[in-house]
Amino acid sequence: MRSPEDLTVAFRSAGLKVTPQRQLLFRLLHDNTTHPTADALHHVASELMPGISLRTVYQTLTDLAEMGELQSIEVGSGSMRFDPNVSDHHHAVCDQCGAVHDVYVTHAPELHGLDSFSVSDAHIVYRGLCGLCSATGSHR
Amino acid sequence: MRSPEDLTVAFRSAGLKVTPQRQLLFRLLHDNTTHPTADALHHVASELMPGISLRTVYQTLTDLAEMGELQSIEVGSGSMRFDPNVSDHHHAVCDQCGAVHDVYVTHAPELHGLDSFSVSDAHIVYRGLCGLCSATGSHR
DNA sequence: TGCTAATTAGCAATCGATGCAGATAAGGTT
DNA sequence: AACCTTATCTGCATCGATTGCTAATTAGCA
Repeated sequence: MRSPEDLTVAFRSAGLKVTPQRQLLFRLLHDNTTHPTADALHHVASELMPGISLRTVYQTLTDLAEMGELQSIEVGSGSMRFDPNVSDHHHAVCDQCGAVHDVYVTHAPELHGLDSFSVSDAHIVYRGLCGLCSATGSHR
Repeated sequence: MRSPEDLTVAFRSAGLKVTPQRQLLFRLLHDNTTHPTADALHHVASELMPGISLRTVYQTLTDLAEMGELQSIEVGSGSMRFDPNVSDHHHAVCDQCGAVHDVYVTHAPELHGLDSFSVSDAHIVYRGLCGLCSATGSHR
């Protein structure tokens, strides 16, 4: 995802308005590696801008995703998560603490056992224990 | 997933009862490669047993999944899908018709860019066009 | 400063899934 | 074959995530 400044320009030139709510969300998402849900983002945003609506958070996330600035991912936590890292990567989910990490694979795995399926995208979800959880043996 | 006959024995010896509803679902799921949702399964079951409850379908699917006879997967269609194929495999989803196919990869891809994460499972979701859709150019 | 269209907030509605309770039935026992 | 205990079934309420809708507000250009 681009910087808040770049997004401001991009939104304006797309005919979209740049509101204080959106600027806040641009900042909260920039370089954010926590893969937040809409609700998590709303909680953080609410502390900085009391009264901001969850609906607005959803709307802005949808806008950003449509512009290709965000990737929305599902890792089985029940709710959608948003990732400002739009490079070609995958995810590792800790079964204990639920943390989601970006991971990269050297070679995209080939597809076997299915003829004439043209693949446009492949996404891998790894499950296991993150370093912290396997080290401390902590529970949720 | 094992045969309806084997499941009947397994359920009884687990202290669970074998009802007509469950027997029907055993049959509908055995060798089923359509990766149905609970709702889709309920529709089919309703034609053969009018009045069967969606709640019962969910319950039986949960039981089967807990016994390891079913795998529940999420491929971004909004609802959970159930797969009686419990071998180590992955899935290819057609962006056009929504069909889900089982696929196999030769080598499990290695994980890079993240230290000290112990992987217990990896699941790949391929997206693209299935043979039928890319051949006919049909739309949903 | 004013105008107009986009946006916000708040609430209703939807959708998938689960909790709950009374009626029912499986299946071992007598 | 009748009986009893306990699991199951159905229907409905509930819940969490997300989207639809609308009146009031505001960004941003003329």
